[in-house]
Amino acid sequence: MPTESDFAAIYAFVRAIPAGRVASYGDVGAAVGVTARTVGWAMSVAVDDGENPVPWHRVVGSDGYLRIARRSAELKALQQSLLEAESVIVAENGCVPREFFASYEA
DNA sequence: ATAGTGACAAATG
DNA sequence: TCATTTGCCACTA
Repeated sequence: MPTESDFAAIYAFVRAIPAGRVASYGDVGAAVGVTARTVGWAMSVAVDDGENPVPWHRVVGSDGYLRIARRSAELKALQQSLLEAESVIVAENGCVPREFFASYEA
């Protein structure tokens, strides 16, 4: 089961995602040794540290869809704004093209 | 303790 | 193509 180390790994990995790129929950999970659901959970509890904020907006579903959308339309708009601020294109249907995925993509 | 749920994903039907 | 099922890990009622 995921421990603090896993969380640290998840956050470290997400922070390592270069601006203008995104990664999927599954990819992040596979990279740090946890499941996709755990990554989603980690993101849900992640908060801005001030010094080392976790760019959770760079984490999307395996298909590039902003899964956050089904939970909160406002959060979806926020994520989209943050992504677009990094030159990441978010389609009107809420999907990010594969070309924006980091190399460890599916 | 059991059941339901969630910012997931891949496999089926 | 859409809907359902299963695996996954942790949380909440």
